[in-house]
Amino acid sequence: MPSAMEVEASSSASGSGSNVMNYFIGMGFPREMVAEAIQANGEGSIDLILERLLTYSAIKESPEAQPNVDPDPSSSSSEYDESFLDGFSDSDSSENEVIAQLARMGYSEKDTKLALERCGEQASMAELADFICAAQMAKAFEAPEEKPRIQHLDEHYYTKQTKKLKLIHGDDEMIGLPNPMIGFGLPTDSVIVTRRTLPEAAKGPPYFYYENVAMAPKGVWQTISSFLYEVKPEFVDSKHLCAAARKRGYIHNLPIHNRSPLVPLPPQTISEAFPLTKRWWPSWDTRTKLNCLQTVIASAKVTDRIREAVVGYEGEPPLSVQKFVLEQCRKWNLVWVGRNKVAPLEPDEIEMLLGFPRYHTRGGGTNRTDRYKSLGNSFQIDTVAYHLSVLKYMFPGGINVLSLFSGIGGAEVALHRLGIRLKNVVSVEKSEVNRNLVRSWWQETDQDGNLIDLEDVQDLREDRLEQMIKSFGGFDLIIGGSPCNNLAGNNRLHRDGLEGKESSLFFEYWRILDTVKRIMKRNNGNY
DNA sequence: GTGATAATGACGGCGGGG
DNA sequence: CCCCGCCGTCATTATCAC
Repeated sequence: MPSAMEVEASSSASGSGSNVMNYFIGMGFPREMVAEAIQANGEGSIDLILERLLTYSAIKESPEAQPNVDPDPSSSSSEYDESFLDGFSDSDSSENEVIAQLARMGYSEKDTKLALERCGEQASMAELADFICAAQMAKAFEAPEEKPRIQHLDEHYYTKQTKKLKLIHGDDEMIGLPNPMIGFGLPTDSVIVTRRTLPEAAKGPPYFYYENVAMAPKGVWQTISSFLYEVKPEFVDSKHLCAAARKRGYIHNLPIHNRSPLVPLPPQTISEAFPLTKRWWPSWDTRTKLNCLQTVIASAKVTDRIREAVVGYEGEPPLSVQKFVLEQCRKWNLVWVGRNKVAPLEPDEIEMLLGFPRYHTRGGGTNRTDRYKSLGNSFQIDTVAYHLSVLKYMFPGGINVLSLFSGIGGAEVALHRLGIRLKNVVSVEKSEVNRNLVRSWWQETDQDGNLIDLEDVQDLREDRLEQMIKSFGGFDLIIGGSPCNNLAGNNRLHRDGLEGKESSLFFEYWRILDTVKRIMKRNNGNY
């Protein structure tokens, strides 16, 4: 099943003009400029092309602006740190000037006025342009005269999808897992859910986003859902967005229309992620995706046993040997790195698969064991960012975030990679090493906001929350994944469910969320 | 003390067959 | 409808090397 974007990109890759090219020309960009941008970025990266075109347009119209805009896409895409548009903020322009300038960039007065209405008078040119582009992209995909691309559905599709599993135990409240595990839909799907009705008590402010393992013991997700205002979890396996599986449930009250993925898309297969393994990969190992990245890796004994099992065969080993090797490779996420040689992934490689900057967890007081553990407990950035992407257009000026169980800062990294400005981030994390990692990242990425890190969620009482809310003007997002170790299937000894020693901290997430909701409702937006 | 190493199953979803 | 085999799982802990 081809994705909307793949169809878009591949349907007429040759000839005088591709669909991608016609699409952008239709938006008013000069043909030569579009051709150059596509050549530089490839047809697959719609957003990158758009960014580049906007950069060109802005430079052309205001040549005095921004000598530090980097015209080299290779360096920009590898850093994914700063938006091309960050420099173009002239908030003191009058409305007419804004309309005129955006008109020169090809935007209609109507679209600009709508953007001003939604983003506010003080919004920068970059924010306005961003908003209009998002609207145009959405409109283009919705336009009926275009060949059918994204089919918009409501949540009944979702519940229907899971209903077949509901009756297994005769329990009507049973929460089933969708198959395939794609939540409300993926960036590459042509059929996605764009409408749902949230329970009244679940609606923001603030927005909240809660994460935990999908395969929790029975009843756990029902309990979590009942505390989080009866919002149904969105189950997503990250294997649909990157090269590694990660089955997780996400309960959130975010809008689900106009989501957009991080670009460039990460490697989608093992061989794309690790090209050097292709040479040694046996044809009978048919894996294309890795299993879940966990907190520990295989011992050297395991890889040696596999070497002993396959060494000495000229052609393919017997089926019984293949079965044993494949079983171990799947269990321990091993890759082929030489003749008869398999190996577990390096921490750097896991950082990449999860969407973190290289060396994000390296140094600063960590060791190898720490890195594997922290990474194994983290978000998959592309997956979470896809869900959070709707915040970009709702909060052009940035957001205040309360990040609970922050770990190595997956939430912060996801928001930053989306280009969302982080105004105030209160980050609560037990591990001092992890707090230091997030602090280092914060400084490395030249954040202009304010990072406050705390140690224990249990110390975050109402008075403290009230004080921070008064100071910041409220939280826009409360995000976090509480400890899963008492829920995870890998735990031999203490898989005790939500009441487990660590996993019961879920109730702290709920307490803090509920307290913030109450305070913000009481203050009613006045601070 | 610190960091690396290696051994330690149960549980539930899924699919195929009766 | 049930049964059964297959598959995968954000882990814990004792022990070792230094």
